[in-house]
Amino acid sequence: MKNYSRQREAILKVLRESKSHPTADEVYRRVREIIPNISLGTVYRNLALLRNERDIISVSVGDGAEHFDGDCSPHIHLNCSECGKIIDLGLENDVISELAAKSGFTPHGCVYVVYGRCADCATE
Amino acid sequence: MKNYSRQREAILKVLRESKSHPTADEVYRRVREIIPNISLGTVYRNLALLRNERDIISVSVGDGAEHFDGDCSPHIHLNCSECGKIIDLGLENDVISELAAKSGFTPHGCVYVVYGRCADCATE
DNA sequence: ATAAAAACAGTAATCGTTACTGATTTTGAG
DNA sequence: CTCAAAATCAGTAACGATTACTGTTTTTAT
Repeated sequence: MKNYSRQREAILKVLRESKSHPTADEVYRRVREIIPNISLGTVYRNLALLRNERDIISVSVGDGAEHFDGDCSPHIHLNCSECGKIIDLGLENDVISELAAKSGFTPHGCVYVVYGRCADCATE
Repeated sequence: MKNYSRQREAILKVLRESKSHPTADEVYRRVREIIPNISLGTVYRNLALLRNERDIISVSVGDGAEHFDGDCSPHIHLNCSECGKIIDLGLENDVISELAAKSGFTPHGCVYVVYGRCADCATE
């Protein structure tokens, strides 16, 4: 069958333990501390695989690269247009998905991005 | 100063009149019906410019290319994992942005993507 | 223990996007 | 209206994130 490899496990571990939202290349650099000779191709392939399996999600904020996130619970991503940071914001009940479901759509994931200015950058 | 050109106006017009969510290349093809010798570079430059000015928004759904949208009102994008379609869903009051604002973040835009299966693809 | 299936490392190729160049258009002052 | 500075353009080259490919290694299941 499929679904185990030391590499895939390490990639998932890196994402689960990360509080930032690393790009594929950042994941690659971190995983190399565990498996020094892992290949960048392997990282990309497994990120795609894990996303298809819905073990991870990914966000695009328009900076060229995709950002990955090991937290699949519905939450909001605040993206500061000043410093580029991506901040997580919890979500009690997922009104957006509920709305989608009511419209005849069957949701299985979501990404909410709010662009703006973070508190740090507002005070400058 | 800045902010007028026949090309930019045509690009914005195409987006305002489009109900789909075209990629840069699709915008390019449509604008060429108005200005046949417009350059792809010009399309990209103006899309970036219009997005910075917040005249348009863009969505990424993981199919490789950015999708552009001339509708800046807060609304939901339903992305079917079967057929790839992006469907718009209106939003009465933008709870997500309100939440963001409460957390000390100053929002100036948002993109909500819900992944799932559209009604058409569900019945197959 | 072993053969098929899955996954890998390494690298080449792809393709969306950005950057650059010299020519054209737009703007605003006189 | 005229003209020079500023903005924008067309066309193309370069870039960089991602994907595809090849021969080898690991995993799985018998």
